[in-house]
Amino acid sequence: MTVETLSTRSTNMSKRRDTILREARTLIASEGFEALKIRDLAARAGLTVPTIYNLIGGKKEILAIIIQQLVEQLQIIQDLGKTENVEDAFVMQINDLADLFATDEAFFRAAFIAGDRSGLFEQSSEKGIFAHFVRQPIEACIQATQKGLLRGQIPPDVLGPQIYGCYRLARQDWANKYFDLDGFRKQALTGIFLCLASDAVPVFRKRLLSEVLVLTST
Amino acid sequence: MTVETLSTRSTNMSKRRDTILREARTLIASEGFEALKIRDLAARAGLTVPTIYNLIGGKKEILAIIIQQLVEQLQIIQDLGKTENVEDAFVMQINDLADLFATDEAFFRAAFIAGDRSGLFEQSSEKGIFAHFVRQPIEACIQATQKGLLRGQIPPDVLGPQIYGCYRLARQDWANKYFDLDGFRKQALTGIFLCLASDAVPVFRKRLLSEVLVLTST
DNA sequence: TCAATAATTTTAACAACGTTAAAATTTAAA
DNA sequence: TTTAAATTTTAACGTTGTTAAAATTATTGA
Repeated sequence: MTVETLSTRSTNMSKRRDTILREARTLIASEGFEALKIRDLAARAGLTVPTIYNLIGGKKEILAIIIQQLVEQLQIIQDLGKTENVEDAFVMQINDLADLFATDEAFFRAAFIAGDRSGLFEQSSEKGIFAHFVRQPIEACIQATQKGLLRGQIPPDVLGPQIYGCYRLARQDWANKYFDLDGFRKQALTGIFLCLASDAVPVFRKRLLSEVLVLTST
Repeated sequence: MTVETLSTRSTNMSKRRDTILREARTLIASEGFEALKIRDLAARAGLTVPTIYNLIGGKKEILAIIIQQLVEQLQIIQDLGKTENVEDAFVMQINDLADLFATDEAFFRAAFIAGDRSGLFEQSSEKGIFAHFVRQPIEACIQATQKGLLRGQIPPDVLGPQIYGCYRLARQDWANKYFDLDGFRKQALTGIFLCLASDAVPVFRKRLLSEVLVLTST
């Protein structure tokens, strides 16, 4: 009665692969990064340990795939919202990230820690994840200068990474459970706005500072 | 013939305790944080495994002591140099830290990662390490405002943690091997100067920006 | 349709890890 | 010097990641 007639061996394998990865995510989310034990994972997925090694690989490989999926989700958000207003662009970006993290907070926490721990976010390579994501704040600075919001006295490739750093620090502090997702939002945006203020023309700076005061007063 | 006549039991124990901690530091420094294996440690210290458990405790206890020693070293630096010039105070502070880290780079890297990993630097408690160290940049902001360097439009308890965050991010990126100690210096100071620039009076801001350009051009 | 072959899963085990009970040893006190 | 206390060691337990080899399954050819 089951509709398994067209389940060839390879489709079964890929189904199982998905099951393994899904259960791995659940396990990491529920009990943290260290709780990913291959035997537990096998039991949850209804398989034996060597099957996991055959279908995916060891712990390193499983983590690599999960982190890769994380990066893909981040890239979707990055290419999402573009607004003419500079502050709004950053606010939307941070809010989108917070919303994504909220869908499975424990998992994203663990995944970011694992990513940092495995040196995935290194900054030296030109084609790395860091190099990819730092491009956007640099672009935003260039555009803000063209629009007369920034004075342009600080090179975009100095200010951009600094802004990206504000986001990264807030994300890490959140991942380390130093504060919650709302704290992440406020911390990231406060940092970004202060960075922008350092090179903002007076009227833009005034707007930024009032937003900072709103963020930090509540 | 050995001069062990006055070596009572307790002095022997504390000698051994020191040996264990010293070897633990060496082990962590030479092969990283994960390489601290109790059996290796016992072999290097010329002891057996349960002796370590008796004298100090398990892995958790050993790490706790090592991290506590780290914090003490940091506190010594913090209470070191006080200058009237605000930038110089920060520059000296960061340089002192870089010099300290340079004495045993691998060890300090590992210790900071271990500290973050064990939630030692949490930000909620009033008496925690974070609360202690964030006080200094807040004080510096207050003094800079009194001296007419900062406009005071951004509250010190907003700007101060932001400055401390610049140092923390640079430290973490260095600990994660994203750049070397000179990169740490430049990254930390660039961030701190930009933070200050967001609230600086024009003449001070000009000075800060020129220093940022020097830092980022080389 | 059914044997042969290739791929997959499982049984069973290995080595390394942190940890600890209990025996053996050493030191201090009477 | 004998006795009691503290310390060290022997030996083991339970978990971990990982893997070789056996058993099973699915696909392919006649």
